[in-house]
Amino acid sequence: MKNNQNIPACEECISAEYAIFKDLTPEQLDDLNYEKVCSFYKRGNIIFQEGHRINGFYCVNSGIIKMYKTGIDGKEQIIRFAKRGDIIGYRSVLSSELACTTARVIEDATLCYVAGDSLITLIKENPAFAMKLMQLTCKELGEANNYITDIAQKTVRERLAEILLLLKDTFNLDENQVLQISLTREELANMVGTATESVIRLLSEFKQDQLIELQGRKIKILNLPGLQKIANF
Amino acid sequence: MKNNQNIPACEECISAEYAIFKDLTPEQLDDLNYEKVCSFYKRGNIIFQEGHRINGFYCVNSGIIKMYKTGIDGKEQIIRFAKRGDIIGYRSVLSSELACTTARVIEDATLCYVAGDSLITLIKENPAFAMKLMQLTCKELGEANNYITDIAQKTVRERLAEILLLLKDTFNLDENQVLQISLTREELANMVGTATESVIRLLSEFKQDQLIELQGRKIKILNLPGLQKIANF
DNA sequence: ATCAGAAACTGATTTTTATCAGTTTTTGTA
DNA sequence: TACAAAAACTGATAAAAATCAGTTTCTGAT
Repeated sequence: MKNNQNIPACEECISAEYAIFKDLTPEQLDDLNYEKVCSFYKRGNIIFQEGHRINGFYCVNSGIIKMYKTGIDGKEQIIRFAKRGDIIGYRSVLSSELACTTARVIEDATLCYVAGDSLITLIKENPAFAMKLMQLTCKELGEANNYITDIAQKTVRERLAEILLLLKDTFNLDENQVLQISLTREELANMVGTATESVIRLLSEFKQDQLIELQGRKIKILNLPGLQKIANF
Repeated sequence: MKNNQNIPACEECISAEYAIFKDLTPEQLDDLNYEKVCSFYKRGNIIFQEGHRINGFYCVNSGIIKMYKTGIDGKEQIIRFAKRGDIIGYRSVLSSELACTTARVIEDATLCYVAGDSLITLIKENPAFAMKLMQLTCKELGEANNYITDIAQKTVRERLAEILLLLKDTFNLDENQVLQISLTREELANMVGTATESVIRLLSEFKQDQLIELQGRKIKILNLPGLQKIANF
């Protein structure tokens, strides 16, 4: 982890999808730019860990982070990913609880750290920002509820198809229809909530059925409607 | 559903566990008291339905509400319960999305309805209230994440034991160690995310193992540590 | 370029859980 | 209180998924 090299401006991030900072005044934005600490993290680095205290939040400038909880026998359950424009760790700051997930880099990343006090101040001083943040939390909560229903009611096969579609929506396909994120079979299993071997077998089946094509960790989507049908959408 | 009989004062609710309205000024509280519409709902009544627009939120004054999503083949997935002092439906107001769950009364209830505009106004005018609401959302989000990990990694047996413990914590036991909430086996199955028959069989096993005692829908907890051990806590 | 360790894969087997088809019991209502 | 409907229960069976025990392939570090 290296600090403060090529500090990206918050304004750059504003254009990102979840424009959480769009409603800040120029002064508030200046403060944020001045106060934040930017760091570079390599693949495998841990940004924060389940059960630890976090005193601020992180804004992802580039790279991909996986957020997971550690369950039985240390098996990871991946809750979500964070990419450019996403913020992580804010939940702990707001609820004053210990972090309930671990954040680990899966693609080299640059993150800006902002102390929790600044977040609280912004919420108090800028109702529009507070609303945005609340909407973000509510959105995540809605997604979590969907996830619960899916895991509880769908088969592993359906869930794997659904996860592939989710990855497509989150990280897009390149010009060759290949998923723009590289995950191990184990990581896929930790998203779906199943055994690694099951993911391997099901991916082979999907390949057999001409739904996808596999080259190592590259997954090429051949038949999107077919996957949607399996996922029960 | 009957309206406006014996309108309970918001002040009464303030003493409830999640004192979400504690930070309101006397004037704001007066406004809320004046504006709210109170209704009585019988068991089975639906307060709002998945996919419908909600223009306000509800505060539970008494009774118990189950919040569920409808999944495959109409199978319910119970996400959470709401009881005295809890608020429901606020998520949709904040995120301007359609309701993602259905709210149905399982014990006769009195709820106060407050228009969404009032909620937005309160958030904008009272930062302390905004913080409280945000903390509530974050807390729910943390619980949802735990739920995801449990469903994905634990066996049905472990999950059922855990749900019994959760019900104990939420609704308490009476003087005879009996769970103070009455659910059908199907509703238990819809919380655990399994088939009704599986719940029936596992409850019998728990009974056999002297962990619980069953009398119709009454569940008496005999061996709390035993259940905790099974739940993997 | 080599090599060790990690990841991916395969087949056999066991365990868990769902499903189906019925019977019995309970419950709420007329 | 009787009765129909709903819920609870039971046993048999099928399906889904996990586990185990390997082999093969890939990958990153030296």
